This record gives sequence, C-alpha cells and structure tokens, in this order.
Amino acid sequence: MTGNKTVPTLDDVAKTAGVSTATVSRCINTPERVVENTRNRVLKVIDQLGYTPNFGARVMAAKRTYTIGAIIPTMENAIFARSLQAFQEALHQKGYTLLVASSAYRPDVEEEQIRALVSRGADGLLLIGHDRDASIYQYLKQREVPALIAWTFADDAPHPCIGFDNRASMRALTEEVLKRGHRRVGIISGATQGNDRARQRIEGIKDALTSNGLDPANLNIVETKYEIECGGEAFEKLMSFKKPPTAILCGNDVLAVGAIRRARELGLDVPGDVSITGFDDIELAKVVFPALTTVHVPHREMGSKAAVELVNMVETKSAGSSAELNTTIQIRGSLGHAKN
Amino acid sequence: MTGNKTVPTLDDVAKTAGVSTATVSRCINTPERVVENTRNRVLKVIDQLGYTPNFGARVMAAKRTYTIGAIIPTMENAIFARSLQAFQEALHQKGYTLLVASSAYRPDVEEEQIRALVSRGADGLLLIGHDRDASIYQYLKQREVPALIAWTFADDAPHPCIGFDNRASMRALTEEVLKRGHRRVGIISGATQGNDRARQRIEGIKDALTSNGLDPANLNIVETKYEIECGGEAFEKLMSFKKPPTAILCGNDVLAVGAIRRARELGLDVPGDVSITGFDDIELAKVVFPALTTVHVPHREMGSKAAVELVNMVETKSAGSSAELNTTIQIRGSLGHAKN
DNA sequence: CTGAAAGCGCTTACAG
DNA sequence: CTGAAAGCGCTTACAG
Repeated sequence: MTGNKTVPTLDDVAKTAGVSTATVSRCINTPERVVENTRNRVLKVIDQLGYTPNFGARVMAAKRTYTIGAIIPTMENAIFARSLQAFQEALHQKGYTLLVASSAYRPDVEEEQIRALVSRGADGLLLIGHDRDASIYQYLKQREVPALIAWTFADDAPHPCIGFDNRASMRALTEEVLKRGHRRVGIISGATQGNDRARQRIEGIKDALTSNGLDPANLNIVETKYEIECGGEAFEKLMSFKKPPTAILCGNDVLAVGAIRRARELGLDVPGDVSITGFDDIELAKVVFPALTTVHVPHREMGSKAAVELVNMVETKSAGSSAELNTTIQIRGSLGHAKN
Repeated sequence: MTGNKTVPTLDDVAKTAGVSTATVSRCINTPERVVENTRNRVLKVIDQLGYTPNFGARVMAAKRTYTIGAIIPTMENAIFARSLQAFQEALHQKGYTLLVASSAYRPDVEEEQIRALVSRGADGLLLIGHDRDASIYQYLKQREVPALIAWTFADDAPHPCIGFDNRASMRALTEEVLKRGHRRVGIISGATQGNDRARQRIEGIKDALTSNGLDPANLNIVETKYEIECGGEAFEKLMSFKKPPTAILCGNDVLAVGAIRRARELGLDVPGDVSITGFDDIELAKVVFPALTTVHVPHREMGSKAAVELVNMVETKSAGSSAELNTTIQIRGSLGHAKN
C-alpha cells in the first residue's frame, strides 16, 4: 500500500522487464529499432505499471518540449478562437500541446509573453501579424525558437506567414461598397500602431477609393480599441459630422457590431440610413441584425495549416514556408445602396 | 562570434560571478537568503549574460512546472473565452503559464487531454463540471495533480469547485418566464450525458414548473449539440408540434441565438409568437435581435478566482476550498408575455 | 539489436 | 551566508 502511489520511472520499467533503460527509451521513441520480441515485453510492462515518461526529464535530455506557444491579441471575443481551436487540434494530432497567452493588443505585454513562453520551453511560436520590435525577432533567433506569423501575408516577410492579404481583401470589400453608390465613406479602425493588419486594411480602402477616382484624403478615420462598445462610440462620432458618411467600413466585426447596435439605439436604419461592414466573419456577423457584410476569413484552415507548418519547422529545423489563403466577400443585409 | 549564440547556463553565471551554482540558484529563487552584496553582483551577471533558467532542468530538479492546464469543452464560441482569459491573466500574474486543450464536449477526448496535460507536467488542472469517470479522478490522485472544477457548484462535491448553482439559476429564470403567463414551455438542451450542468439546468426548470403547479412531465425537451445551427433545428422541431410552446428555454446562449435566428427565418416574431431565453450571457446575447433574456454568469470573476485558488492548492498542497458565485437574471427583449 | 554510461541544467539538503 | 555534491529521469552517441 505504500510504494503504490509512487509514479513509476523508466528505471522501474527497465528492471521489471529485465532490459536496460536505453531499450525502454527506444521502445517509446524509436520502436523500429527494437526487435519485436523485446519490444512487446517492454510495452506490456509499461502498460502494467502505467508508466508515462517524466516530462521534465524528457525535455532536458531531448532538448525538446513538444509544446508550441501561441500569443494572440485576445481570447475575449471569437476573432481568434476558431483559428486557435483548429490550431490546437492539429497540434494535438501531431503530439504537441498548446501553450497560450494573450497580449490584449499591447506590444509590451506581447513581448513579455513571448519571453515567458520561450523560457517555458516552447519549441515554436505562433504570432499574429508581423509588426513588432526587431529586438524580439533577434531574441527568438538567439534562442533558436522558430516563429510563424498568422493572420497576414506578405511575400517579402522575414518570417514565414500563413495568412491572407489584408489590404487586397479590404479593397475588394470597399469596391462592393463603392459599387452601390457610396461616396462619403467613414472608417472605424482598431489602433494602427504596432498592428500591420489594421494599417493594411485602411490602405486597402484607400486603394479602392483612388482607383474609383475618389480622394482618400477626405476619409474620416476613427481609431479605437477592438471592443463592441468602442465601435458604438466611434460610430456616433462619425455620424455626428455635418456630412456624415453613408457607409462605414469597420476594421473588424466586433467594431461593426458595436456600430450596428449603436445605430439602432440612435434610431438610425441600417442600411437605409447608413451601411456598415466588418472584417473576419465571426459568428457575431451572422447573428447581428441586419446581418453583417464582411470579409470572410478561413479561420480553421489558417489555424490547422499554421500548426502543420510550425511543427514542420520545429522538426526539420527549416526556415519554413509561407502560404497565402483566400478570403471572400460576404454580402449581407448591412450593406445597401447609398440613398441620396 | 561563435560562443555568442550559445544560451548561457547557471554554470556560466556562477563562473563569471565567482560564486557557486547554488548561490546563483538562490539569487533567483530565494533572494532573501543571499546577502545583498553577492546578490547584486550575481544579478548583474545574469542580466549581462541574458540568462534565463532552462525550463526542463528546473522542472526536473524542482518537480514543478509552473504550468497549469485547462481543458474546456470548446474554444469555438465565446462561452468559455472570457473566463479563460481572466484565468490566464491571473495565472500569469502569479508566474504560471496556461496550457490549454479542448474536448469538444466529448468525455473520451477530455480524458485523453487530461492525460496529455498531466504527463506534460501540469502542476494543476482546471476542469469544467464534475461529471466524469471515477477512473480519471483516481488517476489525478495517483499523480498527485490537484484539480479544480469550474462552472458548477455543489457543497458535497469531492473536488473543490468555483462556480454557481446551475439548477437554482435556471429555476430563477424559469420563474420569470412563468410569471409572464407561459404554460407551454419547451427546452432545447445540450447533451445531458456526461454534462451535469446541462442536467442541472433542466432540473431547475422542472423545479419552477412544479412549484407553480405545472407538471414537468409535459415538458418537451430536445437535446442537441451546443451549436447555433443545432439550436435552430431544435427550435423548428419544437415549433412543429400541434401545440407548440409559447416559451422556449435554451441550455445556453448559443442554442438560444440559433433559435432566434431560425424564428426570423420562419417568419415567427420573438417574443410575439414565442419567447426564447438563454444561459451564460455571452456577447452574442446582447447583439442578437431581439436581445436575449438570459442568466448572467460572472465569467471573469470565476476565471480569476479559479486561478488564485488553483495556484494556492498547488503551492500549499492543500485540498482547496470551493466558492459559490452569484448569477443574475438578465431580462431583455426575447422574453414577453404569453399571448394565448 | 542492446547495454553501460555520460550528460542535460537545474535545486536542495547537508555541512561548515 | 555560501559551497560541494548528489540527484532529478530521461536520451543518445559509442561500443559491442
């Protein structure tokens, strides 16, 4: 009744199976290098004793943790959730576990989290967007921790990325808006500082305006935090202008949903009085009324591809390769024709 | 230019500071046991060399990983997100990192994940609900991994839990529904098997019916997966009865939102034709139209309290104590009077 | 195919 | 207050 509660070690297995610890280790890690006979015997003992390798020891000896870290801007809303779920599932399938932290969209917090996960032994890191201090990339390089960037794509990125073209996507959405006669366009953007995705999306809007003969200089842009309430406030601000926009493009669905809600509170009809669009196509987009016109992002695909590629980078110690995913424009009730 | 890329070890620090590794270790872990003078010298060297303790070695020597695992049913929607975010933040503040996995509401997957996180060295585990195989609790006990249950509360639970009374909460909500004249009530529940929360919520509804002189036996219950689409299908099924319910109580907001959406598609007015309620009060609840009457759960409070208590259990090796949190009923547009 | 043994980088009684 | 040294439980060249 006493030795009963002790967790069995490799040594225990080796002794009761009558082999060396090396052999037991091989049975677990490279079974093909052990003859079937011994292997079966060892595996039976492992099963009998309920042996599981000690994580710390394994990490130290193998210099690998089979752990991947992900730092996302937020877990609060669904923006990154679906992707992260797919990422975790794919990781699990490859025998890796996910370590998560969130940065609250703050560069300083993100840096702290990166260091925390690395020192905790993450074999690789998933990061969102590539806009961050050079010193961080240097640190990652020094520690030899491969990093993969998601949620954005750029040919010339110094790090591999699995994502989509934020600028082109937003441009395509804006074209749809302009096609419906809108000429006074407002923007509600998340903070652009340290957020290349937010900036790219704004650039995309400007691209579309320019190619339609409009002057991007007249654009009204309100920057705010990615929160529903903030979207509402920004909306109110834009609508308080003497010549309010007839269409408001939001940096993501969360902001757009806040805008729609505030519109209702103010007695404004969407899209009758003002059209509103989002970006991401999270669950909220389909649930809000009117349903949100937005850019559909392949969340799950991005998550699982990122997992596969990152594990590949870790295991082959290769630089990794990028992949561009497609987005599609989802036209729903919140976008209508400019009345005028 | 060569030794440059090597990650410094404790030994390196000890040598260049002219002390033993024990002293360096103390400077990091129990600084008060080192005189200020030596300590300062050592800390300076640590800083200079950019030393960070090797995780694996530390884990093995200290038999602690400073890592807490959490297994939640899903990350896809926002149900657990806010709580998990608060949990992670509180953990981070205490110097712990969060390991996450999701079970997709499947007991077998959950068990696999529990074993994965434990063998990965989680110092403690956060689990949702207490309904699971006894062998799992036995395993946890054998491995001496403390577990804390969230999202539910029971005085007599064998494990400490930080949560709320699902049954009483749902009963209180149901009272509000009955108060508005509803007599034919339908239920859309998540799968009850292996989910004590789902069962408790149904019991709560029955409690309210009984105490109002209604027979719970007449209740129409549809069980389905916790997904928006499924909520819609279950709704349609309930409304296809010859005597459809005038109020439908859903096991959570996700199901309720699906029901509301389907109602609109079917041309039914909510709450004019049928009232719909949810549970959890996630963001969706306020965004859907009409806004959802639901049970408000203190997500963030639950997450952070769970973190504090779990860390406490890990560090003091105590059994841990439970805490019951309060829920409140949020009356919003989706609940109206029975027309009859 | 298998074993003996070094080594991974820390922490922690035990002395002094 | 500080140091010498054992030990944590694995993996992996190196032999044979």
